[in-house]
Amino acid sequence: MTGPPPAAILSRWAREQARLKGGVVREDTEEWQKEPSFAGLQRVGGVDLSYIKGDDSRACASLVVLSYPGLEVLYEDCRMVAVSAPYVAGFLAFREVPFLVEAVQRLQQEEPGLKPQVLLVDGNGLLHHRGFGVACHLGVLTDLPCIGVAKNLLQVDGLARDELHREQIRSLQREGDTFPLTGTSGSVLGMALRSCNSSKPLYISVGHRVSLETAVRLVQSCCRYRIPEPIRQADIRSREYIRKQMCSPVKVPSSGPERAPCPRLGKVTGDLICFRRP
DNA sequence: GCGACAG
DNA sequence: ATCTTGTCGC
Ligand SMILES: [Mg+2]
Repeated sequence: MTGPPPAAILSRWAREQARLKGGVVREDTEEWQKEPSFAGLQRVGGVDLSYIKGDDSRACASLVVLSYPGLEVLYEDCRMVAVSAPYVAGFLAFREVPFLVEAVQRLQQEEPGLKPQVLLVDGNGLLHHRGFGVACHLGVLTDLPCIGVAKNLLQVDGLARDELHREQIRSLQREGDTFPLTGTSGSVLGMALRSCNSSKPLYISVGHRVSLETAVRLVQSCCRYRIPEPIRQADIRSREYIRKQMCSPVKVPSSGPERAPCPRLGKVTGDLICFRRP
């Protein structure tokens, strides 16, 4: 899995996105979504993957479920996974979504009572080159309501990180302030949101089974800090999982060819060793 | 043709 | 995404 995918693969992926896009529901479908304070909403999920610096094959996928409105962690699932696709802007889902679907299925299997009523996804939904970002992709594959939450603007359909955009950002004065992200086509693809007094906005878009207005309102209500708590917890916990793994004692086989799990360590045999950052 | 480009 | 501790500021 080295280098960019051939054009034939990207073409196949784009066709897959076009096919699945038909399943996206961009309206509210749940009763709690219509309530002023989301009465009836009890569990909000967050997903994310963390990667290892020099390792392009392993990552930690995490799914957390938080109580609502308390935002306390009710469930955590962190798992090392073998990444098979490189990151390509516009095709993030083909890198991350398989592991997220697995995590949702594990949750369904092991703790069905904790299944989240909505999932906040680290990335975009409709705010995407072909209108089918990772939040739509995960939503359609799991049929769970999903919201796309991006930390940076994906430049698509005329949207750019230009001076006009920076000026619009400056116009967001108070927490909760927003401005629409309108594509050349004239349709609103998403919303920039000022969360928790951060001058850097979040980019919210519809994933599945939720309206843009509800998506913005819910994300806003899940923010203790700039990043909404479900995604922040998934991010923190997946990163921590990797860190602990790298620092945990490892048994090196004393028999067979002498080989160090980490090249930097040089020759190692026998006893327990402990990995540390370089 | 060139540059931009979620994580 | 990742490399990175403490530190300056509200
Ligand atoms: Mg992330």
